[in-house]
Amino acid sequence: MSLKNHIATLNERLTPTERRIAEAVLEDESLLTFGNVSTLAQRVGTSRASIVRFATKLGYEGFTELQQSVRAEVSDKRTRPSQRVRSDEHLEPIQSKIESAVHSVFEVLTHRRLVAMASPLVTANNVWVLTGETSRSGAIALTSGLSMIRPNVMLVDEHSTGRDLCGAQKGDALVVFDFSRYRRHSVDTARMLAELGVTIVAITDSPLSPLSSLTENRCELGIPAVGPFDSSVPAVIAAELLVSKVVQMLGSRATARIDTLETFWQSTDTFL
Amino acid sequence: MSLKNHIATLNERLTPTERRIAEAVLEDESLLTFGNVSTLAQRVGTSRASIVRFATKLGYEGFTELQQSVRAEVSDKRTRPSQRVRSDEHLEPIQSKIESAVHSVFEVLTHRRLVAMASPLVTANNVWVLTGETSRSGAIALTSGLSMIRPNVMLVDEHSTGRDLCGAQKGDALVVFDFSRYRRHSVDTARMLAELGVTIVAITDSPLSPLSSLTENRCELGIPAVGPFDSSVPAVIAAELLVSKVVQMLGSRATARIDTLETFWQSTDTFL
DNA sequence: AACAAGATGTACAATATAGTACGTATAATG
DNA sequence: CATTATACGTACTATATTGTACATCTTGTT
Repeated sequence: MSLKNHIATLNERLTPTERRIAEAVLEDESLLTFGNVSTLAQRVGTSRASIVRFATKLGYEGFTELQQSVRAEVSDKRTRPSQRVRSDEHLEPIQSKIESAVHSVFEVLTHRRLVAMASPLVTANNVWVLTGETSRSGAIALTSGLSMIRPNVMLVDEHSTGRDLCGAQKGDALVVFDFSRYRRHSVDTARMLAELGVTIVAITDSPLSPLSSLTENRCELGIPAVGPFDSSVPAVIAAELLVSKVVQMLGSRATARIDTLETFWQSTDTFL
Repeated sequence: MSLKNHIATLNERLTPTERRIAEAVLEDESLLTFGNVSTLAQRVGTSRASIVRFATKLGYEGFTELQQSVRAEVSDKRTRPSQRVRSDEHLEPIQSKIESAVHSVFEVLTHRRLVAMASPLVTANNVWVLTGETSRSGAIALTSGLSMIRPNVMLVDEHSTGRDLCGAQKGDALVVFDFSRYRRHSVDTARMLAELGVTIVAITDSPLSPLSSLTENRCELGIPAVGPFDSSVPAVIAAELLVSKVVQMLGSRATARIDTLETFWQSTDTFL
């Protein structure tokens, strides 16, 4: 039975101070979840003993039990939408895993964060995109999108990193994708470029990723498993959101380039 | 500064147990918000002292201050969702478009259809993957996934189609991605291979697509727009589902190949 | 192999917190 | 007006929790 129900049941049998306590906790449940007897008493303007009596009157053993009950309630609410997927990972069907991962991408990529990650891609002279084999889809989506709205976007291949990157310098930006089992090569390369003064933008899956210590301009995505492999869907969505934010920030410069590209397609008769 | 940032900043300077602590609290933040030193220590399987040291290493006075900081963070999230939505105005329509597109992919790709599309990829001698520039992410996801579970998977580049495809013959399969503005080149190539007796698998966006007439083994996905461009998310999901179905159908042949690949990675020390 | 530095656990001290007993005030009732 | 019951606060006790000092173990280095 929930807290609200307990309070509703007693209702008129509550004493004046108990009623004030009830009002306070209903208005701000963090008084119960995070607070303690003392803080709640102070907030309501009563003694600690009254708080304890309130808890017992609701049917709990004491304040502690009341607190645990409320915490359990809110934990339930918080973990249901996205995170609960992690706990019974293997039983969960692919569909809901992907759908909740998609949802959580949008929770992670707030406007603020997206701007932080997109800004370097607007101002950089060159944009380098680095990825391992397994997260290539996201990198392709980003490279492909960015190329259509600004010049000097280069996808760096693992086997030709040296040749590709030897021109990188301060004023450039590097977007690096890397997940879960972090590629030695990607991490080392990113670290080296960071030392050269290249701005790093990292798309990874955890603050514990070795990439996370390199830059503030990063995001951590939840990556679901599809069969034996990790899904690249979150990375692709992140890439597309990033592109759309860069378009927005570039404004007419981006649209002009798109128009040019369009003319090119027209004249080469690319489409049916 | 948020907890994640603190952890990211330290990152490699964390000791093994501290890393385990970090993983635990990142996975379930209620360990911090509701828990105490003892419960967290028990959960991680370490001593209480290590928890306290972890807190101080992150820059807090002690565990208590760390806990208060995290509590403040989540209170912020809980009380401010309305404000956040407002600043994300630009993202909201994109979010719902993508989410409903994702949902519809699963409606389109029923078990039956997935099997129809996967079967040729199980039996084919060679699998060719063909795509235009704009839908490349899906093709990459498919190629990358398929390569790990079966031999002879080749991504065909537009500029080297002739060279790449000259070995194609009856008994092979071609997966072709093409959306909305259909690429003359992709369509022509697919048509030619179909005449050679290659089985076509088409991932497209409409029954009216010129590819649809070539094969029964196809699906039509709803493609949302993200900014000025079409999203590749549905294509990537389709690719991943296809791969997971092929894995299932190949059975031990797929897993054996994955194991081999794993050994290779181990011995080349690819990952950290 | 010896040593030093760091990491980790144990034990203890200090503090914070909850619960309870008791006393006082207030309101209701005969 | 006296008495009783209820409400409430204060003070105390028991417990829980944190933080720290110290000992042990591990790891890397000369």
